[in-house]
Amino acid sequence: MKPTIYNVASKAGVSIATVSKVLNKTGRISEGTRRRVVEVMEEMGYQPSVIASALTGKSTFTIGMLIPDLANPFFAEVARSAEDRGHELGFNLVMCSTDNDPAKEVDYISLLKQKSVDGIILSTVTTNHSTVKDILKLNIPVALIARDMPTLAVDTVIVDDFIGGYLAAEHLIELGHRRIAVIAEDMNVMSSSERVRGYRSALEENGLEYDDALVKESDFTIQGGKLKSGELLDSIHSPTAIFACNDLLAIGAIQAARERGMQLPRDLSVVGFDNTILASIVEPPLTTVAQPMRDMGRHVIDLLIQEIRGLKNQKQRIILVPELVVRGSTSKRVHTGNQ
Amino acid sequence: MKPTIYNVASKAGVSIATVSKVLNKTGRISEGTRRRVVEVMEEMGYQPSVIASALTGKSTFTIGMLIPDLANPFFAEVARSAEDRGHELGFNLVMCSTDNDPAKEVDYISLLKQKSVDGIILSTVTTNHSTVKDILKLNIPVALIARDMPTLAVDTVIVDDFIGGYLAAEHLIELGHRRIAVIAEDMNVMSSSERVRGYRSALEENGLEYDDALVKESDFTIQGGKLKSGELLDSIHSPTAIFACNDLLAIGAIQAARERGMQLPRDLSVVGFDNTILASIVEPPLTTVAQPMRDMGRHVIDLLIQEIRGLKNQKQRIILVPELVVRGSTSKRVHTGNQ
DNA sequence: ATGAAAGCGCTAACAC
DNA sequence: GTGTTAGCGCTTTCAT
Repeated sequence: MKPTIYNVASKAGVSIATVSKVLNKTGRISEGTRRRVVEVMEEMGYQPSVIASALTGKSTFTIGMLIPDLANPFFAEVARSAEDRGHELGFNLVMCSTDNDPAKEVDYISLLKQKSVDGIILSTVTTNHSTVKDILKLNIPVALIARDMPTLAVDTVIVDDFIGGYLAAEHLIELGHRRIAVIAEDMNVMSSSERVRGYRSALEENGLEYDDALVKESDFTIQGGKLKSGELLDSIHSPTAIFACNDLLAIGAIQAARERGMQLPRDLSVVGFDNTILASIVEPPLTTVAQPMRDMGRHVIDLLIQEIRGLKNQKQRIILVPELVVRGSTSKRVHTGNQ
Repeated sequence: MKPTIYNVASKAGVSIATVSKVLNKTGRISEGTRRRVVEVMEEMGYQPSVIASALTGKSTFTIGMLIPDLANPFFAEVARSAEDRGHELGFNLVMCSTDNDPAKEVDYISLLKQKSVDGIILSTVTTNHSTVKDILKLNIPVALIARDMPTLAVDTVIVDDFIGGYLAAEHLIELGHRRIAVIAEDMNVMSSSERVRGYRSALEENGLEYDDALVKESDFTIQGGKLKSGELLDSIHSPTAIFACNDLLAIGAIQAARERGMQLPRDLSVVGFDNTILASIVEPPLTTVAQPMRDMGRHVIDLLIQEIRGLKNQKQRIILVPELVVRGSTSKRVHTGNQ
């Protein structure tokens, strides 16, 4: 049987209150008894029960993390980093993949509540903010990662998606491209629409016309990217460059081009977003807008834990700046004379 | 304030015992009161506290999962699948990335114990089995994933690594290769040594000599694979094919070959292991030995939860059969006449 | 069919 | 400095 505080107390010849005090370093206990109690604890291999402690109103030292998909390289990386930072600070993470399904989100949150997690990290796409509001209403600490809800007072860590989109488009424009398509994820999600807005802004600043026909929406899979890119490439005025709103979509674009016998980057330039491990591995290596995934994971945890500890009155929004990583999937536009 | 069982009880005009009974569907309660209690629970948005329930000896419905690295595509995929299956059965997963560091393992396990997780899934490389033994001694359910300890009575889900290595080598031999190198992970780990053993067995069955100089050990990173492959390719009798013990290493091999101006698969055939998403994305697409990651994740959870529920007296070892997926990184050996 | 009460392991007044 | 004790929210005999 696992030893309890009672076992330790009786073996050390003190009361459980004393043991509790040495455990939490609260109250005053003489150095002598402290040492003896510690000794006994080690002897017995005593480990306090977080469960029991939590029941008296203390922390559970666990955080719930809701992300679309743990197997997605971007989120896996962010999660790993968050896990590391949490561990440093004594917190464990419960991972919940929602597939962007509101029902799953609600379900997971309900479970996490029942388990009295100390806080929740959220990367949700719900258009209505009810999920987040519900959590806030319950007064449980939340932090958003990679997803913005500017109208809500909630800790947030994101990348400046507008700038990201801008950088991508600007890079392509500088390379001489004029027909630049974009494959977006769900445009109802801010991070996605912001990227497109940045793209559009770069276009306009450079005197290029924004063309709706060049903007496609897709789910966030390679397949989706391939499909939509295919449509673009098969259209009358096919683009000479594609800005895909994440690396997966960009890889889909590359595959679609390949299937059509195109040479990259000669016949088509492709820019991705995220800079996941995939970007460095595809052929050609993907030019992409890098999100600092490790930093992001670290920051959310720090924000959330500050919140949990009540060290903060003010909500904070950390907006990181993305960086363009130029690799081999983009190059100067080749003038074919057909436009 | 979150409603408790007391609030529900008083509002429904019954005792907490009654509420508890409708909650757990135990004992006998009249349909009338049952309905009324349920009604009140919904009205108040009551959710039982898992913490409190756990303190009375019931489950916490959470499982700890120790893997080397959550950001590694193989483990991310397995974890995702395990998470899904766990969720179906009402369990949450706490993810712990150990980096194969025994100290971290011990640390995480200690934390998980304090939190009274219902069981632990382990993918450890510790040579001495003390970690596992410790857990078993504490009588907490464990299951091994992707790592074998045949001498221990513990639930396990693995792929037949021997066959995997055999398939890889056999494929290359059939393509006419005779100098086939192998890049292994830590040979102290069974999964790794088994793959090499399978490779060796295929060699010998086909009358090829096993050459120690063609076997390199590496950490499990792209960099490592690249480095070791480089050494092989730069050696006097450089191989015409490389079997890398995981996709990351294989990608390193591809990169090393590229750097040396080699054409794949013409100048070098490469076989990987795992069939992660990376394998389908590199260029050329990687021929690889596929591990059924989704099935594996699902199976460990099922094994572990059966164990948790005490539905099983007998430990079980599920050994899945890997499959060779042939893609573009392997081809017939080109006879250059130099051997 | 329902309730009273003990107890799970711990924390936090409060008393001595 | 140290101990007593009342909870925390729930489960579970055991009466009734």
